[in-house]
Amino acid sequence: MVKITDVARHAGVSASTVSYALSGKRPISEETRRRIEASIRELGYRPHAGARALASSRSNVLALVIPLRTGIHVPVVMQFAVSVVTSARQHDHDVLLLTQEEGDDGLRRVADSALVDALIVMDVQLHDPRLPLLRTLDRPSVLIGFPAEPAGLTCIDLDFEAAGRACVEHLALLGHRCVGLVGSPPEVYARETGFAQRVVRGFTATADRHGLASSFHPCEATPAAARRVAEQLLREQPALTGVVVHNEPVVEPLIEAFEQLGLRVPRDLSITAICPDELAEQFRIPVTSIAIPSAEVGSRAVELLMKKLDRVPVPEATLLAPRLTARASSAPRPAH
Amino acid sequence: MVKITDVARHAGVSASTVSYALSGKRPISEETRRRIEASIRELGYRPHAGARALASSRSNVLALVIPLRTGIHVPVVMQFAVSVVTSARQHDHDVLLLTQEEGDDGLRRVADSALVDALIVMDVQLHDPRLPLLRTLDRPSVLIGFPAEPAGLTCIDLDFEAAGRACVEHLALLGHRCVGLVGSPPEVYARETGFAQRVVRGFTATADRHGLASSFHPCEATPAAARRVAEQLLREQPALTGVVVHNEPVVEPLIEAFEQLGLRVPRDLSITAICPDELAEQFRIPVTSIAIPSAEVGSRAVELLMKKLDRVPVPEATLLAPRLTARASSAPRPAH
DNA sequence: TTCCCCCATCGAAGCGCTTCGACGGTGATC
DNA sequence: GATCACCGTCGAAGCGCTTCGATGGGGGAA
Repeated sequence: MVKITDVARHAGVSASTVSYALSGKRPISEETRRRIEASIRELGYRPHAGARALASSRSNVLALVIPLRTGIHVPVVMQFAVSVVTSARQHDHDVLLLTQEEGDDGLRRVADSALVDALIVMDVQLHDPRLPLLRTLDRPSVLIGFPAEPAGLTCIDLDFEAAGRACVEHLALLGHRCVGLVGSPPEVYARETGFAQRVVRGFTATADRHGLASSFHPCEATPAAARRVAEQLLREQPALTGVVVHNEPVVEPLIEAFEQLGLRVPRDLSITAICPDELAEQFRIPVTSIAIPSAEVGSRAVELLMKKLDRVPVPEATLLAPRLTARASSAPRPAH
Repeated sequence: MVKITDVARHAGVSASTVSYALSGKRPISEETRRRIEASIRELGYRPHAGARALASSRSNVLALVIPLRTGIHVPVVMQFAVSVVTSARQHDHDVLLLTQEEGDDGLRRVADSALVDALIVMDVQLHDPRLPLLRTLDRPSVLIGFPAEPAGLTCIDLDFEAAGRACVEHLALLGHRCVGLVGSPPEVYARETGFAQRVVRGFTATADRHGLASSFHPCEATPAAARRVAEQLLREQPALTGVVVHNEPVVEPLIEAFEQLGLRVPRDLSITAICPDELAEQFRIPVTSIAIPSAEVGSRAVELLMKKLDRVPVPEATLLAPRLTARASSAPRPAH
């Protein structure tokens, strides 16, 4: 293994000079820097991560806690993770993957052992049991999603309430008067996952405000469940002409089901989804949707964390504004 | 921060004794060990990861390189990652997440900086550009998937060739004489991903051996593509009664398409898939399938790596035998 | 010319842990 | 009763890096 003293000797300087050249924490003359850089390249030097962490009390590693819960859409989680890794690398950090298996202990372990400098926690619940721990931990953290009581924490997410609102407003603008929301699987609401409930709130409040008839149905992530919900919706609201879907795997089956029940999309029925853009585009009928900006959430989360590590104050709440893209699945209300 | 000397003082022993009590590398009397453990708990001591890595030249971190390629089924990758993390924790290791963005440099960086002790590389291609690097790296690695030339590397995967074989044999046993393979998206074959090609080989060879008429069609992961392939299959092979699908998102649309073309599953047409069990079970018609044992591949990969770290010799190739579960989608060939 | 200051660099200390060799005490062996 | 071996513990060195204070030399101001 080639170490910093080897580089120093090769470049004819002291080890500390090499260190300063690398970190930029003290000025180094142009010429010396160039010599050092040449030596580093020539010898293939890489600073020893452990030694560096020990001496600087910075590991340059972030923890990413990913959810294993059922009912969440895995590709979105993955996109998000990838975006975190990419952004972290741009800030010269690596990412340690943590699952919930260990529970609080896992977080405490990596934080207390100085394995990581900071944490990103995904899939936060309204009354998340990890919150007290995160508040007391001496390492900064950023939550993806909002708990019921976010004070003292840094949170970021798509503004799901605004997303629910935007869907309804889109439909209202098209003249629809009777709308339904097909939601995530029941267990997602049962465990009080903030984002799912916020969509419901935004949806319902906005429908009320516009004087629309509305209803809400959780839905398992299977085609069979989609069919059942479709039938139920039409039974309960025969005048239904607009549907909002917040459940990725169910969008296509739902459209199928409605068409088999004799409704054409978008002629008789308009569909709006909250789902990743790539997905919305590749359905048989491209679906009007609010994107889930996983990549942006990921990189923003990392940036927040970097600021916190630099002791730069950051806002406690960051809500990303929803962006609705109109596609083929929504149209003006049919003149009955 | 509480350090090992604090624990030592509190327990009335020397720091090295605490270290040995923790690592078990030298015998410590029962009573001393108990006192030390009590002190550790009382003080809330956690060894500093960096210091430990520096002194022991072991970071207890594994790198997991995940693919970002298109056409792969994300939930499988995720399951696999989770299984790696879980198994790694059972061996007292953590997992660092790496994407391909950095290419070889990323691997070299984490290996040379001693950030990780070993690497797990997913989604290996037949002529993977990373292979030379992995061979020269002084850290052990395990590949998920087999390159064309696996000598000198440790590889593990489901035996996809046997999986293709097993599907055909299942259909042959049921009396089918004309079978088709609906494969992964074309780009997967274009980049010479080993596992996809192996399925084709197993499928084709076995069909030939049994004297079955057979054909193979790559297929994009969209319902529309599924429909096109279904029509094409029936056009080319009007006598078709058995289909093998190696493309998760397309299974359900394909069944829909066949039924719309007037074929009932399994009465007129038997379907066999290579996909995760949970998926196979939740289709409208539960599908006979060969499971993708992501969890087992993950934990076995970690175990191989641990052995290599302990300098225990391991086999170069580990092929997991396929396990076929018969479900409602396959039945004896209809008496025409 | 003299003094001062600042820039670039050096040397040493120390980060918290592991590990090696050493050592005292106990029990078994003759 | 002396010897030996071994068990349990200690002290010190060292892992590779960062960082702090110190230092020398060059340039500008007076």
